Amino acid sequence: MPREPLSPVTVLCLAILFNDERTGYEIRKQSLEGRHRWFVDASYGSIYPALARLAQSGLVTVREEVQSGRPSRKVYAITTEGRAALIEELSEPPGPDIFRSRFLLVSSFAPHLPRRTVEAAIEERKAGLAEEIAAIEAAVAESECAGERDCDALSWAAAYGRNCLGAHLDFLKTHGDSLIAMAEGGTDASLPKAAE
Amino acid sequence: MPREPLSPVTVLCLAILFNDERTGYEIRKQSLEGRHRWFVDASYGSIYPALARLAQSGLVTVREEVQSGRPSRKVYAITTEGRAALIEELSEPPGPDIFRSRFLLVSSFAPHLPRRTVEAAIEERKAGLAEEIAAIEAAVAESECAGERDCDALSWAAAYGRNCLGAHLDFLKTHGDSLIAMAEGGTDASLPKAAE
DNA sequence: TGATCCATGTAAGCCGTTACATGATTGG
DNA sequence: CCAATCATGTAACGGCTTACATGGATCA
Repeated sequence: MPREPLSPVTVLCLAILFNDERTGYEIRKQSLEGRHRWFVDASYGSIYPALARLAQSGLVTVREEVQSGRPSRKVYAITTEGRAALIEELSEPPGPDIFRSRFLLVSSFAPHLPRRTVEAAIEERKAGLAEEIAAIEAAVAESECAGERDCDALSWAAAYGRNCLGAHLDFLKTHGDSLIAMAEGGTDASLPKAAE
Repeated sequence: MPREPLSPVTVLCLAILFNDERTGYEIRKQSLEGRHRWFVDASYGSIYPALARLAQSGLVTVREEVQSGRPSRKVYAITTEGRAALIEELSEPPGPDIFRSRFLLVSSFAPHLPRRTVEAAIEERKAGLAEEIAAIEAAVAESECAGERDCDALSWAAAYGRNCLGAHLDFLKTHGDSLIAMAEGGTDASLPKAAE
């Protein structure tokens, strides 16, 4: 029988567990950094239940490690069926990537917004992009792979991310000023020192 | 008193109504095409209630047009307060753009996936990107703006989109093959004609 | 001493989608 | 004649976030 489709968070858990065993806490952390940021960023409220469901359906196993002092941790490990389920799931057509940009909405309203607002939005965006690119570099530097092929694939995905984020950043660096010029307040370069 | 933050769909409605009056049906359509695709794509189930709430809070007005044959349409128009609320909302820091890519997850698992799957994913992605870029061109060509500034801002946002999507597409065109080479099945260019 | 890290989990709620219900008109 | 377009809306459901509950250890 064909497996029913897995929820995004479930897929994330299996993907992270594919190479190493992890606790829910660790999965959450890893979902924010490195290569998994591009998928979903999940919170505890979705990860823990997902892990419990996975364990019940036999796609992962649990081992409870009692620790002195610290709360005991539940270490999850993927099973053969889990690996199969993930591969099966990833073999489905991935569907379109999703890009949601409030910044782009703001930018198209630049003529109706104060200059300061537009400037701030662009600066924030530039800073965010630079940070994300740095995070990719860092993730690549410290990533450990199971095999050479895996490592290559990881590098590929990282290069993809770097490339595309770089394009965003370049555009802002090159054309940011022209958007600011469209903002309320006009083309003039000097700020009229408006009171707050 | 400070206005409570508006939900994304609400912002979308106000943004679309900013220049023209529209029905819920038309708003839905416009949310899919042109410049609003980058924000949210909302379904009737969220648009109609949002519009009703907006009307109740006085940010838009409704006018019911009874039509012969067709069901009567409710035409919404933004009010001065609505405009102010939108501007106020857009003046808040926009927060980070969101990029969610299942494709990137698939790509990082390329060594564990059949060659065909990886090829198909890349082709699908390329086709999707080309389509989106074409949609931007089309939207720019037929867009009507209230003023010159508005038109410039719209063009700016379109150029941003074109630029970034173009970067994705270029990367796939240039490096797609190297990912395929990492897939299960090896580096060899000829397919061994495996049975389905 | 107070924040942060480790570590798990639940409950309520939000925001949105999908599917349903209805129905005339126009175009292929 | 069938599909798509126009046109509005509701109800159920889903999936994820936020906030809550708990608590020792470590670091500044």
